[in-house]
Amino acid sequence: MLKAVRGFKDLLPEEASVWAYLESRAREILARYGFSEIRIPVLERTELFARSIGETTDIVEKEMYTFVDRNGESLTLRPEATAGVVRAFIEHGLHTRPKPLKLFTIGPMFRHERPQRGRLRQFHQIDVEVFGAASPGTDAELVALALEILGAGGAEGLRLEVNSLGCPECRRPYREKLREFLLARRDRLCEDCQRRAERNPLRALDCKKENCQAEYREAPELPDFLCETCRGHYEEFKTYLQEAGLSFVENPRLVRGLDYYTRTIFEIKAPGLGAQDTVAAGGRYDGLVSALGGPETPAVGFAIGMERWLLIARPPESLRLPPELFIAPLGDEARRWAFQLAFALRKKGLRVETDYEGRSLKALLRQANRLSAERVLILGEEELQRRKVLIKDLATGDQMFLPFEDLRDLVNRILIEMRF
RNA sequence: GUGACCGUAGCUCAGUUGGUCAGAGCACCGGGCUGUGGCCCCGGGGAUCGUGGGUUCGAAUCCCACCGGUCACCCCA
Repeated sequence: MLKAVRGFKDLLPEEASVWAYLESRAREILARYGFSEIRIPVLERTELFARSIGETTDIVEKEMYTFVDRNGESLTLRPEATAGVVRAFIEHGLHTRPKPLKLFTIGPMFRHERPQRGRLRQFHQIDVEVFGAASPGTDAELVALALEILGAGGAEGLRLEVNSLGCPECRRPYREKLREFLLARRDRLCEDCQRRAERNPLRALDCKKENCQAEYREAPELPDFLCETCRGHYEEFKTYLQEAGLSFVENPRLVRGLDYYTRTIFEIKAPGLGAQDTVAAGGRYDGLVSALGGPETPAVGFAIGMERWLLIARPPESLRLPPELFIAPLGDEARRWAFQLAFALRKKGLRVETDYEGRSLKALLRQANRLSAERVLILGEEELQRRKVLIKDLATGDQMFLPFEDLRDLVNRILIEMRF
């Protein structure tokens, strides 16, 4: 059997309707917060991701869907959205627009990882970015926005973790200190951490191995190394959150897998999702726009993982409205009437279903019942001849005749009957 | 990418120590009610038992490989 490729999945109607519901809630809130949608390609030059996410990150080193195009250039299915949005921002001179510029985009991302619940190779994100706002108020506002969106889907018990990565100036000395610290006890660390000590010391702190964590109890922590400006930014950020009553946990070990972050970073986790419990995450990336060739522009953003949000969301029971009327035609002529009636009534705004398969009345009623139709219009040879159709209320079982002159008249009478 | 567990109708599962083992419930279609649903009763369609090899007189049942899922690691949304 032909199956969807590994890590790629179909969304069947039940799930797709929840998806659409969540997405519309998100759009509604984003609009209230002043965000505009931007739609960008899922494919970019590989170089864009290598330069923005970082050459030595796992994403770039081993998780990208990269291929060589017919003309020889290396292209990659986007593993995240920020790089593309920043590219578009620069390419179209969006820095000339009134600032801050608030954008969001929703779509698929691709990462070649081993699939698991809440982790697909094609997954979807709601990606939110603000350009041209350097102050911590915006950082806090984005956190509030993320929490509000997730909450609107019915998510509960979310845990907000925050940290500051500082700026390149204060991070560099810290990085060195940490590297020294790690190398000093190298032989007691796990293999991964030994490797991290050289290449990416910050990530070691995030190690889940107990032994390593025990070693790191004494490790230098970034917040202690922040320069005055960064510390001020971080403190102000936290004050905004506190004053808004948004509870959070400071996690000095929190780091992110992408190199471009500066200062504020945060993650929103949902208990009960297992190892993949980060539903939303983001942070500030003040250096990225200029690093990619644009004008010096501070920026902050975050992304919500749709699939993970779906796992914790509690959408309303009935997202799909049942038909108001089911037309049950018996015979060829009746079916032609049914077609026209359905057409006209739908145009008038009624949710109408019918069936052309020539099934028995019994089968048609069963179908109407299954669809939870409110009423059934029984349209048989007799009814047509006597110019009297039968309209039945499926909930009560009551039925009555509806006399009519012609098709137009019948449409009107049904409308009057249904609207009352 | 590493490890563990798992893979029987659309769905949830049963299938003893390899030998009527290809089944059940739900869903779907139809009949009982030749033009009246939801309950009930009856019947029907639907499975190369994930795929491909191998062992065997004989495999869903044992072995191997591959594919896929789940969980953990890695990492991350």
